[in-house]
Amino acid sequence: MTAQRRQPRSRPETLARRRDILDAAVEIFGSKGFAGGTLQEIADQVGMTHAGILHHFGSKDQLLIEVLQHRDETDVADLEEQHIPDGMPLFRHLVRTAFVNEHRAGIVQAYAVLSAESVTDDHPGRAFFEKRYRTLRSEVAHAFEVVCAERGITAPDTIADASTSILAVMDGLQVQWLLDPTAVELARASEFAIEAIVSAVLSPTPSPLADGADEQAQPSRSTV
Amino acid sequence: MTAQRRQPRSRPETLARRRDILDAAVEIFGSKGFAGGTLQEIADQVGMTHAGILHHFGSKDQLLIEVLQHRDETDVADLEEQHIPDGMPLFRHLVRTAFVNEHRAGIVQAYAVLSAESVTDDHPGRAFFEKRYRTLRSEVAHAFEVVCAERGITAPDTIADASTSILAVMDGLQVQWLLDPTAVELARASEFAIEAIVSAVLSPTPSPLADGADEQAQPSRSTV
DNA sequence: ATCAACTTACAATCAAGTAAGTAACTTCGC
DNA sequence: GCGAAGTTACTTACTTGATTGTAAGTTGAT
Repeated sequence: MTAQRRQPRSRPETLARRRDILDAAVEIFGSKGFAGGTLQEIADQVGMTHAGILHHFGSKDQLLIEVLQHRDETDVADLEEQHIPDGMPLFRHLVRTAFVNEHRAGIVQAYAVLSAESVTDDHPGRAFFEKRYRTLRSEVAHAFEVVCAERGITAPDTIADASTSILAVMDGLQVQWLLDPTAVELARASEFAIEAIVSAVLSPTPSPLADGADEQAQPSRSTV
Repeated sequence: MTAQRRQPRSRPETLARRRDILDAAVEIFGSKGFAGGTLQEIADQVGMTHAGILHHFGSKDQLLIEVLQHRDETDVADLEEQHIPDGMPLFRHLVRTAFVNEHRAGIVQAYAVLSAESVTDDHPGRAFFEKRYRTLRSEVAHAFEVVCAERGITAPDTIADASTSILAVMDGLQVQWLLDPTAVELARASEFAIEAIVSAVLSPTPSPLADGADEQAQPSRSTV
């Protein structure tokens, strides 16, 4: 463990170099995964040796952590400018994000690959993604609370399920889209699903699955 | 031209051994990913050397392919017994699958990790997952067509989006659930989301996002 | 005796990380 | 403002260890 007290990262060239490395790492980890990508490949892309990368980041694990933090910071800075929208605008923001993402396959792939990989044993990105989803879920849940309050609706379980589900569809659609972009309309499907889920929270309908035993009789049913 | 050379795969012990290896491989690839898991680890779990595994499967890539095929076959055999349900029962079947999955974290993790990893360059599982999603999407779409036909609804785009979305939520929920099982109610959320999407197809409502002028009018300098 | 199912032994890479050196740039005493 | 001293940003070279795959030999069953 290296002593962390250093003078603040001063040189602007150095910071630029670090950013180059982080960008290259996003690309490599995105296209090969964390376990599959190598420091050599990242180094090649920025024109240095793999030891040079370790000079800047100390280890491959640390590099991944900083990649994730960096991307998160720049995304938040770019898209949300200081404050996150809330209530209905938050949902519109998510839909807009899906449209933007349709033109950013590289970053989408990095998140898709790394988030799923992070559930593996001792993955260095795990803590990041756990926290990320926790934060996102509560932001979406808060938006739901706002719009529900406006309409006098109270349904904590529904809000919790709807919040996770919205994030889940967006992620799941990305994977299918990456596998076959011609078969999946990422943005349109995201919009459809988000609207469906928001509608289900705001104007709950009787479960379409609950009624009439069709040809297949089933033992017991669980209703909401 | 059926090359039925003498006992292609006959010995029962050998088949059992191959199954053991496949089971061990699911566990290792599920917990470490394909790139991160090693033949050595799989070999240890079945009590042989890594060369023994290569004797049976030829290469690591081939092992993965057979793992995926094998799991798919046994899943289909177990759960669907000869014929896939259709129409509304298909959606009920998907919800039931989510409930079952809540008790099969190992297999859920294997699919979640490997499907996302398969979008990486030259991944040996890519063809499998492309085909799998294509098949699943068209099965779900067909179920939608059946229930829509019963009700005189026609909406091809909506059906396409809804079909991908249903598979997407299920997958996305699994990732979040694997990351934090205490924060996500996998089965309940899956049921909620599937019902929401089915409802949206059967009784489309005006988009809750479309109208403007909520309390939070956002500044017009929005970046698109 | 033959063949399948292994094992041991080895080949060939390849990866992450370390150590030590070097050139350029900063800092600072004066 | 200038040279020494230190620091930074690397490189080269190496260590350590792992990993897939191959080849050849061994054993037990048919």
